[in-house]
Amino acid sequence: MSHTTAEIIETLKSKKLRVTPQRFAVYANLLGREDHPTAEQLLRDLNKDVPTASQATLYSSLQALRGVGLIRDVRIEEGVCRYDANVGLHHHFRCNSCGAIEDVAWENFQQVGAGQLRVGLKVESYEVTVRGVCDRCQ
Amino acid sequence: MSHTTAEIIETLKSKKLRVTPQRFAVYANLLGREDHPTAEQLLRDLNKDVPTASQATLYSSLQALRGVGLIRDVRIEEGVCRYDANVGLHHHFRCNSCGAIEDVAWENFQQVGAGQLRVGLKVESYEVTVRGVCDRCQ
DNA sequence: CTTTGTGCAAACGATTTGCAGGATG
DNA sequence: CATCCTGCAAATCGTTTGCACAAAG
Repeated sequence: MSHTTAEIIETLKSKKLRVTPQRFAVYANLLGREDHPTAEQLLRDLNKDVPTASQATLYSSLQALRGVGLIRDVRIEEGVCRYDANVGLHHHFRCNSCGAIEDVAWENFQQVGAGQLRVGLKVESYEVTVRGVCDRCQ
Repeated sequence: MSHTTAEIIETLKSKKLRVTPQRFAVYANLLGREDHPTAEQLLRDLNKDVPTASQATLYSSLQALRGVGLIRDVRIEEGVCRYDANVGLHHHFRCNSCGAIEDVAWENFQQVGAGQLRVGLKVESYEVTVRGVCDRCQ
């Protein structure tokens, strides 16, 4: 799951996105972490690479990346939006104690049937949000 | 599932909430509907009963009701918060076309196992959000 | 009469937008 | 060089808060 600079640039280009230092930094950062940072955390990191980068740039990079499907956003908490470079099928677990959010393998909920809802509803997708206490907090 | 004025007042009192016209109106409104209105919609309705009621009052009523468990909030969409007087266990379905949100019986996802996640996670609750197209929109 | 709620307006915090100058392909 | 991106500041939008007055029990 390691990504070289060249690979990241290639990915961005393949999605027809211009490769700017800001955009590269945001995407590389997201690819390299397992947690699901907020915009605030991402901006702090981005500013280590590009000190002059503004929120507007961060948000526009996130929008561009999301627009081509390279990242998704995770809305588990009130008010804030978190970001995730893992765009494969998976659900989320949020620790009620420390707030950490981790991925849950899709197969663990595979048995959720899509045809079981009331007649007339065409199910296109679903997501399971699990809440509890993680091992570190117990 | 019909609620009389007296019953609603009784419910509020049993939760040690003072019964004000504003609070009553908000709760009665939520009890009487199946959809999941936003604060904006609730305020519009509230102002039909109490024209002088402000947003601050609406939000404080909602907070009070939520605090004693009479309502819950539903966060399915970006930015807005929706409210639901159905506090029993259930999941939600959101139509990707018209945005309507309806309840999904808990049993339809009963088979979602709570002990199936990775070792170390203590699951306390989970919710399933289903997205698709409702019958009216098809 | 004590406590809690209301209503106004101002404050907030996350995200968005307008726009002039700058970088990318 | 045409297009798209950046960065600044100001704007937006849902929700929250401070505070003086009013209502509930």
